[in-house]
Amino acid sequence: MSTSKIQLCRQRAAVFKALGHPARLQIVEQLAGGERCVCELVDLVGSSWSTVSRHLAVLKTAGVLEDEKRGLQVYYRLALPCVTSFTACLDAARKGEPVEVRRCCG
Amino acid sequence: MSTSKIQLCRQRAAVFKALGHPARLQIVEQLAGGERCVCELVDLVGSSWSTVSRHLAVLKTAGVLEDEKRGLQVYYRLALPCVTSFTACLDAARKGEPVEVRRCCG
DNA sequence: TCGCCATTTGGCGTAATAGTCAAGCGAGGT
DNA sequence: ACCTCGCTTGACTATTACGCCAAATGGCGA
Repeated sequence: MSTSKIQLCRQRAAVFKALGHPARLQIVEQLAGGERCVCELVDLVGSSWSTVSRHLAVLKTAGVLEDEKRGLQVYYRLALPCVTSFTACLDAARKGEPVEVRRCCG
Repeated sequence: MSTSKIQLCRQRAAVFKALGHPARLQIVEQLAGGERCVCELVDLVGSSWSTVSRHLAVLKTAGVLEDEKRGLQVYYRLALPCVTSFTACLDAARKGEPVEVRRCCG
């Protein structure tokens, strides 16, 4: 009952926490356009390999991304496409558009 | 160009980071049903007054909540209703529903 | 088998966050 | 003027997150 509600919030919070970092959002945005291997993402983010790899691990364990090893490279793709429309909604809200206009979610 | 992109991700990340805490998600969920004063939220979350107040401040500075002082009490309300539908989308995804079925966002 | 390539992981220093206690502060009532 | 109520804020400690370097892993070709 109340414990399961907290449990639910914990699971949801894990996703938000994973997304709560600029570099990780950059990665997600990039993957919205299709899967990429780690090397491409390293160029994009501009951090070291280990840092990017850690960011990817965070997103993966939160369930935001899925990975697949093909040959030498590991490819990541977006497992939660709705993140993209949610960020679009946030951008619209920041620009001051009223709620009725930005029917981005639900 | 690239700097503004990072800037944009930073602003978005601030919202996600604010939402990345179980107690704060509980608060948001409660406020989805309408505005509440702090005392009600303290009962709901089960933490101390100062803790709840800090959580509310985090959500407010991120733009997730708005507050209004009326008489002795401060009332908080949800400024980003799309958070609710996004969490619904996350729940659906966790239950394993395919993307096509859960048309929750966008 | 050896070495290279793409990626992950351990360890570490530093920075940010969470939570608590106690003090502060504004609005109203007496 | 004083007190109380509802809430916020300062100061502090403990925990957690970041980012890097260096070392390890695992797949593949020579």
